[in-house]
Amino acid sequence: MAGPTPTTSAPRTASALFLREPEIRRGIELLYFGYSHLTRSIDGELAAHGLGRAHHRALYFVARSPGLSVSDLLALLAITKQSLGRVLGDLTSRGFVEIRVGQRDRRQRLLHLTTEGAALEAQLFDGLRERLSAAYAQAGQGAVSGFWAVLEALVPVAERARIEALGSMR
Amino acid sequence: MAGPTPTTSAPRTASALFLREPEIRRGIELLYFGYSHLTRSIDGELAAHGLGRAHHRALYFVARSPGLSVSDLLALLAITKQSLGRVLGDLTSRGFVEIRVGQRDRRQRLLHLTTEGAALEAQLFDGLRERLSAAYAQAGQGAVSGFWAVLEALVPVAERARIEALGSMR
DNA sequence: GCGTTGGGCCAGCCATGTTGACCTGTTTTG
DNA sequence: CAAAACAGGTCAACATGGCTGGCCCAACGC
Repeated sequence: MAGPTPTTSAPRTASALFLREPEIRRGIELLYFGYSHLTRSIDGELAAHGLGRAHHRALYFVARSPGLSVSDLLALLAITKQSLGRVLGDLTSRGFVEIRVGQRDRRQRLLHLTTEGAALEAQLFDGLRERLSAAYAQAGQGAVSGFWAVLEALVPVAERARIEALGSMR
Repeated sequence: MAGPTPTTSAPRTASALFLREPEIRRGIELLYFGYSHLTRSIDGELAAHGLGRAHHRALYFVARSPGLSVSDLLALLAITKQSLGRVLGDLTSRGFVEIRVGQRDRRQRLLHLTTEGAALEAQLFDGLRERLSAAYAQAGQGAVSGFWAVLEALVPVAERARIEALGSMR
């Protein structure tokens, strides 16, 4: 459906609606503001531990998929080895993340949260849950599936599998 | 799909549903990946003009609300005067943004796009529109209002007015 | 045994955010 | 009208979190 042609005579298959500028601008703006407010909401807690958002993203995915490898995490975060190295170094030196050598493949470093790491992640997650569940409740149940559907459609098909697999790596 | 109640017989105040961890994690992850992919999609075009994402955000809001003041823009972006100053300096020196002294209040600097600025913004907007309208089409019309509703609910009430006003400043 | 892979690390750079202080005009207000 | 409040600009210094390119080691697979 990529090309719902902005042509005039178009059959108004509703797809025409989706091309109208106001709807696009509204999406861009809400996505920006919604994302900003949610992420900003935990900056304080992070700073209290001397961490930033980059640390949280890593912490989050390690919590989500315990035992994932460094390259798994690199693919999720879409940053360079260097950048991740710094973040991961901070997290391990502060005792939040533990690195174990892979059993099948001893080149791999598998990432796990320590008890303290799990506690921190849970605390940060609580902050996000509070805000997001309030938003879900306010928007209504039907809205949530729409919210997911649009966002998922924004992710290139090639990437979606990685997201689906998140819960079930181990 | 859409996770309609995996619950068995629960009194569906629905609110209980929204508190379940999987739904929250899915929201966090899709919001992160969706936002990331959309914003990354125009990095190339921006870089071709020597600009970054910060420049785009300013350019976007000036396009959206022509004639807005520096402090209006500061409030939208939620950054400091310093940071905005640099970005705005780049945009004006490259001829994308024009600064006019306010008529009612001569302390104000009102921001407008130049012809080149408008052309650039339109080009960048096209990139975003392409992706977002494809996502809207793929998710379906009903999904879009849910997408908006959840995101809007993520924005603190005090901020919502600012967003609603976007189209109609001038 | 050799090429590939997973990972670490160095040095250096860039973009974008921050603070705090201070200055200039302009508007508002007592 | 004088003083205070406001809009905006600017300086210096610093933090975060990206990036490149290169080089290295250990382990795996053929």
